[in-house]
Amino acid sequence: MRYTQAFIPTLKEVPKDATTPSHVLLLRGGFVRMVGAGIYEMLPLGLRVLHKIAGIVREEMNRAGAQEVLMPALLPREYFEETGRWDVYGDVLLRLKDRKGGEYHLGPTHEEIITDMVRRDVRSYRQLPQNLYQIQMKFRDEARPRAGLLRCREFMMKDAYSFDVSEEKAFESYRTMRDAYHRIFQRLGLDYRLVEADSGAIGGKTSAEFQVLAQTGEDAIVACGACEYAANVEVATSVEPARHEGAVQASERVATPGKKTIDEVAAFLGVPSAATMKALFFRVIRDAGVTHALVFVRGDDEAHEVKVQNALSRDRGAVREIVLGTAEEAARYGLVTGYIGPVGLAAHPDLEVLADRRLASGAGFVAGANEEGFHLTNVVVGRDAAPRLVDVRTVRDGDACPRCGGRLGTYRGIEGGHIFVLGTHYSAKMNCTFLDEDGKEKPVVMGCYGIGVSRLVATAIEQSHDQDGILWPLAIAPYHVVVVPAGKEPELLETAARLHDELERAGVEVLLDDRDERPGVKFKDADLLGVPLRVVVGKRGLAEGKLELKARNEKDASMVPIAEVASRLLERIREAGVRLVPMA
RNA sequence: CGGGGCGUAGCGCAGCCUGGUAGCGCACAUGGUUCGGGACCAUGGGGUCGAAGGUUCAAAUCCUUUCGCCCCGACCA
Repeated sequence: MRYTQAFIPTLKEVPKDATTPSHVLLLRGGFVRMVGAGIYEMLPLGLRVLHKIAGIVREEMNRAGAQEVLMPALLPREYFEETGRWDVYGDVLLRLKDRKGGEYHLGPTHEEIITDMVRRDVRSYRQLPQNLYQIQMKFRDEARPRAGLLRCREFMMKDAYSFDVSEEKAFESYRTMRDAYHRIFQRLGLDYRLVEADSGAIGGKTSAEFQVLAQTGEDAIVACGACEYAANVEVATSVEPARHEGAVQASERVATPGKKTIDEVAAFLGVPSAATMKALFFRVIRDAGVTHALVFVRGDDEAHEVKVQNALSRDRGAVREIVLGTAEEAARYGLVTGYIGPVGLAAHPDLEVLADRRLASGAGFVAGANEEGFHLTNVVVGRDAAPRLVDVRTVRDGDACPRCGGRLGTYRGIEGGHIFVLGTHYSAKMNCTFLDEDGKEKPVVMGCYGIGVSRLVATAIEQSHDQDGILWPLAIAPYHVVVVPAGKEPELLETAARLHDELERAGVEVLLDDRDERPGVKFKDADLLGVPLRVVVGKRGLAEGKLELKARNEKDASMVPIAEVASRLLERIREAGVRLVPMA
């Protein structure tokens, strides 16, 4: 491709609305343009990258035995109505009406539609398993789209769905997909981690996320330095940490006038904050109604809200939402904020009382006395109080790995893929059944597997960029090579053009910067666009019969005899796992 | 949805407080000089000042309403 014929509108200045690195660079490099909040159009360069990613995803899905389909994005209300998601989804669902008043929405995900597809034609266990996927635009009216392609209202997603005869078989499908995802993320050239994840509202049992490591990631993940353990901080756990070894003495009531916070109480009593107990009072909203819960964690720990919500969901039904309760609400249970403790709460059976399991291993903690101005010392969980023990603390850097005892580290990540075992959540509601070998009717066991294809375009940049621009992994770069004649002399242009043609014939995607610009401008643009390999045709080198070869991610260039340039480039491209298709 | 900020030429901005009919840099066009890390000189084209209504002799500027965008938070299969 000749630069003078390409539509690559680069920008020198940073568009005001962009703050995230990938957003800035996608706009500056002329990859995308914004059409509305969370709505983007792909320019030629952006689409090339998007197609590359989608192509790798498609190849690996096909290789894993999945079959591509294409479902509509425009969907009649009835399908989501069947599973209750027409209501559950709320404002995130983009709804519209047709001329006759019929209600529709744009698909945010397609469990219902695919389940309908399968239930129409699958009757027997002989027709299973099936794994169907599509690559398509999804629509979600996000409360707050942001950061360019990282969180859009319209975005490209690969969504796959597996259908099996049993849970055991469903896990086989899940593992097949997990392996395919590993190959995909490796081929994309991304640094990622497979992490255990919260299933969220989709209603699954087992799930894992493919988190691409990036400073700017929205997700916090925990990973072991010694073994394969990695988890989203929402579900991450650690081995029982070091305990507070105080003397096991009787609990005593001590006056702590005006001392309410952990720091104040610990300082006042001369104990470390790890020897105290922190109380969190929540309002708990379930479908059945609103209740309250007390959650205790060690003074130096933080409770994780998702873990608390999950812990509360185990006993009295799924929790829709938790929020911190007010002092007035707490007073209804005789609780005085600042002095809340686990002792003597039996009078309020409707108040759920949980304690992080870490509190069970200490010999005695300072806790509120449930009385204004007083705390209790040496409170021993199990002796003085009997809260339900749960794991709700947020794992921290340096904690011990639950699998191997190794040191856990914390990282930021961007969710690039998410895989679930769904079970019969959708199939049961939608009557998607089959007859098994005994002639018994059973619901199909499902799994679902998503990859945010357009998000990965931005994710790759978040992970790999510098001051000057993007550093694309070769497998997804818009072009493999850029050839830059550094000057106007006809022989420079001719040599560059010959190399360009030769590479193109070999199947290399190559951009020839034939613009009438100074070399500096071309170098700046090449760096901005992030083309992985650059060949400069310069006067000095040409005089010696050499061209300058430089990788975007390397500092130094090397001078290569003209005759060897093409083969050197081909070699590097093949090394990156890219298959080239020479022109016939 | 709560908090904050911003809409003036393709991009980045000034002008607004104190009303007088729009300006700077980049980009673009033409000519010339330059030519290995975003050159310079000269000339030129380009704007319903987000929209609507109001006040006024006169509105980018003051008032009201409204739309849009960004950031933080809530939310996020």
